[in-house]
Amino acid sequence: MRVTEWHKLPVSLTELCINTSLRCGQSFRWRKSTEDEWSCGLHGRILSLRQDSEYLHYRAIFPSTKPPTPPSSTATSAAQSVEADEDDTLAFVKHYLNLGPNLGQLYEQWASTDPNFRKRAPKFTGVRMLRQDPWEALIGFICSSNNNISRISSMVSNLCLHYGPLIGHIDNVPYHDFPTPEALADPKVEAHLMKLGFGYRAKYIYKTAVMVASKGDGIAWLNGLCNPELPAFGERIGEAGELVEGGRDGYRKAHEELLALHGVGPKVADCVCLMGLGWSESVPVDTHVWQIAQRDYRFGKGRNSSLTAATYTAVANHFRKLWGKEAGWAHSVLFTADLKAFSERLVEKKVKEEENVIKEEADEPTVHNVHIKTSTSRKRIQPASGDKEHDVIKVEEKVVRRSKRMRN
DNA sequence: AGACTTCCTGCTCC
DNA sequence: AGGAGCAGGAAGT
Repeated sequence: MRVTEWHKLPVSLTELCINTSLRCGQSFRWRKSTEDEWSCGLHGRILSLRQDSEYLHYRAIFPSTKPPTPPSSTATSAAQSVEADEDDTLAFVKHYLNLGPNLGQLYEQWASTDPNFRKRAPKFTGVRMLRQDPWEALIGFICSSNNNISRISSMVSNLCLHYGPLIGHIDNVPYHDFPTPEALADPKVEAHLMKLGFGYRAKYIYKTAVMVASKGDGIAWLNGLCNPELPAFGERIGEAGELVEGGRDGYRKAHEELLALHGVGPKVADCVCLMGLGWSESVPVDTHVWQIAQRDYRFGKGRNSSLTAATYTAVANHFRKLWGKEAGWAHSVLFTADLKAFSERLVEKKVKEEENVIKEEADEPTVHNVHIKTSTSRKRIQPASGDKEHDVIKVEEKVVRRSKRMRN
């Protein structure tokens, strides 16, 4: 193995908080390699990240067989090859962490148009959408149906262990790259994944791998669905057009195409669009987001009493209208704020607020608005107070038709 | 179009 | 103790 030195980038915690962004349910493979270090096998190397208040620190570990130094090479060319790898890792880190958008500015924008965002976001700054490999995102979110983050993580880890190329080890823990579509398109895969506890998702993964692998040149088809302004790593930049209510044309097309894959419905397609394909207006509406929409945005009444395909589109369009082009990013902040794994931040907040109440008791009666989940049940969340029938948000958009499913 | 059922597994709850 | 009930859905009816 070849271990590079640590490098650093100036990044504030409000622009990127890896401790939140790497475990808020958008990626499933990062693990803590030491107390304050996150590592993941990506793009032929083990990438490790650390962060302090001023810098993001990164390091790559390459397999010893990766850069095959030609026997005829001179010392100069060997140095150049190391140099090229370093540059590649920096470029990859910037690409993967999606460091372009000014997150602090976006938070201000979302807070200015949405009181609920303003209320909930302060404890969850630095939640940045990663730009993951589209293929990995696709398979990861196929695994996510009827599932939870920790089990999804172990399933994806198993996929890499059995079908992904080994890159190297840290403290005897193996790190693999994500398997290719071809590796998962083997007819033995379905039964094997079944045995590994993937359940009904085993068939989805196998069939989707066959379909993607049969599209021709590897994953070019999938990468071709990327937002041209944020293309796959190493590809050329184009233009994506203006945001309209249902999202830009490229987003709608990508979403529709993804629906043709087995195991991919509207929610999974939106996750891939947002987290793999760079379509920032994509708003995946899962059961949690649906709960948030009912609790804080007056959904769940009248025609929108249940999460149907029409309601799904209505919720997503509402958030696009409210938050703008990066609606999916804002959605992810509120989603993270509702995750049970981060609920201790809300408890701390409540304790602080109670302390403040005691301190300022004489000043003014204080209304407690902070909603704390004390049970694991999310089914009986109270609707926002003051709901009126005429405030109910109605379905305004035609439901996007599901494209015909390819069968073999 | 919307409501309902089934699908795998692992966990919590009672 | 052991069976509902549920968890960051999709597909079929």
